[in-house]
Amino acid sequence: MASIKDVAAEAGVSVATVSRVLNGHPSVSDEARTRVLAAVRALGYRPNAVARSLRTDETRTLGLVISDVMNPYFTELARSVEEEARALGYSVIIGNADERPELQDHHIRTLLDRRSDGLLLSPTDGGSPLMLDAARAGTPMVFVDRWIPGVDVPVVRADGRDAVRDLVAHLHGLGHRRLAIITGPAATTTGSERVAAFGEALEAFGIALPEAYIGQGDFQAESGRRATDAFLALPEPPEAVFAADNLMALGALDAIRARGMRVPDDIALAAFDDIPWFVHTDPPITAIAQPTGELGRAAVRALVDRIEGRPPQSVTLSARLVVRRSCGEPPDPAKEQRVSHPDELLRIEGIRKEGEFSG
Amino acid sequence: MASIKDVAAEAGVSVATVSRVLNGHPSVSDEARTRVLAAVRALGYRPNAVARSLRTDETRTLGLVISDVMNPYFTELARSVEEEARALGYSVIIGNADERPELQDHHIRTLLDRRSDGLLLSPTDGGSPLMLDAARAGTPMVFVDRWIPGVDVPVVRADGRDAVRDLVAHLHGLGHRRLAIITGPAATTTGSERVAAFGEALEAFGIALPEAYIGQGDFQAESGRRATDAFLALPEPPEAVFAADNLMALGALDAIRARGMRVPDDIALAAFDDIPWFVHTDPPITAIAQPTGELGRAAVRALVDRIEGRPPQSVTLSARLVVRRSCGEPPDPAKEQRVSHPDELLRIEGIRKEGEFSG
DNA sequence: GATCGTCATGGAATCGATTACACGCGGCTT
DNA sequence: AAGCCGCGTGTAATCGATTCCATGACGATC
Repeated sequence: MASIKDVAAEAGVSVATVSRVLNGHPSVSDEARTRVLAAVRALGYRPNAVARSLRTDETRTLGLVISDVMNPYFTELARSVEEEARALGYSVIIGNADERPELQDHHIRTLLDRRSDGLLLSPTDGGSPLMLDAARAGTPMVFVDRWIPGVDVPVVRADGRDAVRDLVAHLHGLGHRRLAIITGPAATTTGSERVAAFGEALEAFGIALPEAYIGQGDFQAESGRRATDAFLALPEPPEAVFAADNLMALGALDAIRARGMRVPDDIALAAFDDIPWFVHTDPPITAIAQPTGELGRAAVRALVDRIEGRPPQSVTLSARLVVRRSCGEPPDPAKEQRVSHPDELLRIEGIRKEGEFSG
Repeated sequence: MASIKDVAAEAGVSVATVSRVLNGHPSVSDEARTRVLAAVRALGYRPNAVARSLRTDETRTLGLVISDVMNPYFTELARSVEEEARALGYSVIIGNADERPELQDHHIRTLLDRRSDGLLLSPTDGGSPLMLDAARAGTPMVFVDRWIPGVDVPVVRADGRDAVRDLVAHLHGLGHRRLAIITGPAATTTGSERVAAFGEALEAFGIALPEAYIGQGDFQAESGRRATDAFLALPEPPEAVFAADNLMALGALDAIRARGMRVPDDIALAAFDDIPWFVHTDPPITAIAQPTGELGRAAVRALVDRIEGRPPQSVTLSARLVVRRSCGEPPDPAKEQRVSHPDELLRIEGIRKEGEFSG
């Protein structure tokens, strides 16, 4: 590959001049500029980003470590992150932690070694020493979706509290009283928050949430299946199951089918995280939709703010209930919702940013 | 961040010795080695991968440019690619081309600039000059899933010819005679091959494939919808629709539903690319499953072979028909298939590598 | 005891860029 | 006319690693 020296030789100038032309430095004569550009074209020269990074100490690369790429929610998040990053002149390296802390650490380590300018994390656990050290050492970092309490890192996430309350109201309105939840790992905020919100909502309706109705899952389909099996084996099984993510909902659907039962006739089902497929499942699944695309974009903006020396902002958007048929009694067909792009919800719901209310 | 100089100072040796210790060079005294390792630990030193790459001219990074991350087929491909790459000591940078040639070029360019050691491509089109130049210039490269004829680059893909024949036999057996296909862009091999295979299979059954039964799609859900709408508006609409990828099948399902028709009673539906969700749609969709994970792994192995100076091998695996209910007459329930991990198919079907037969 | 080989080590070049500094030149001010 | 400023340019230092080469110590060999 041609280097800047080759270009300089071809154009009959010094490497400094070539560099100045390439970086738009004003102090270059038109004469030199044209000669350099001609040489660049002639040699098909492209600057070596590795060398540039070494010198400037910036790679214009963002690291994104997500819990599970196969989960459509995170796929969409990754997609929007990449789009926004590209718009701001950054590339994204995606690490798939597969819900495994040691894999998460592996990715954080390589991203750090490769000198990513910043990290976008959705922690699978309570935070490894590696991650906490990096945060303390001043590595630009933003948590997205999940976060770790007590760490001074901006958080971009959706608040599902209201939507969960809406869901419980919906279930209650359909006559369901025995409501169960399949939760994620307690070490993740999304795991614990969703049960908490569910519990509070139930309480508001004077419904108890017995231990037996809390199934421990790990955000993977298989755990949804197991938890649902356990529910159905109970002397008094629940009338409705709320899965804290979409994959566990799929597993739950499997388990219900395996017993020859039908949704929603025999049992109601709802999920956190809406995805395009939920429109086409049998039956279409009622879900809580996050403004995924906007979350990804906001996270990138916060991280880039931090990297480029501007004060980064934590952002909380709100999630929203999308009623379909999996909890019973089809709603008025005119009101039935198709949400291929959950972002459309923003136009309906509006965006709430932290600090706009109380500060 | 501590650099190798700091470590050298802390350990009281030269940077050369530190480097030797870190790279396992034999000619280092135990005394020096322990001192260096102690210093490394004390300072929390991590080698700067950027500097190392500049010097050694290798980044241990692979670029993967895929057509559409939101397509579960490619998501799974990306996942298996990352896994195998990690096992071989490489990181993967994923670029999402979104079926747009100019985006594809953007990603190829940044990957080249960042000096990725090799590229894994699934071209959205017939091949841009940039891509062809890079191939000619000797950039290690492997095509996966889709490829470009006439370019000297190894190809890792699945052959769906037999499976398509099986599908046509299945449809024919169910009494369907008017069969239509929604194809991908003709510029992609997967676009044109699938129609070709379909056409040949029909011919074998003495069935014609009129122009009106070939819907032009672009591998996105929306195009599946449009093509299906056109089919249904025909004076004599098809009895079965075969979508050349999973997203277009979803679109087709939408279009059929929108007309108040039912699958499979009013029209049969099948898709290329099997995904876990197809088990849960209404009805479960008959599909042609590719050994996606194995494709990803084989592609990485071929690319790394090429990078490390071993002769790379083109690989062709075979796809396989998975019958569900979307074409009519439910098959014997005992035979109904659940394919969450299409890789399992390998155990059934076996793997065929090019060259094992004729060479 | 001179010579040689082996081993551990350090000095310095190198990868390809950016950029501080110095220099020469021309024009303007006083 | 001297001095100053600003512009365009080149030389060289620098980023953090790897690695070639030289050196000195030591042991073995003759």
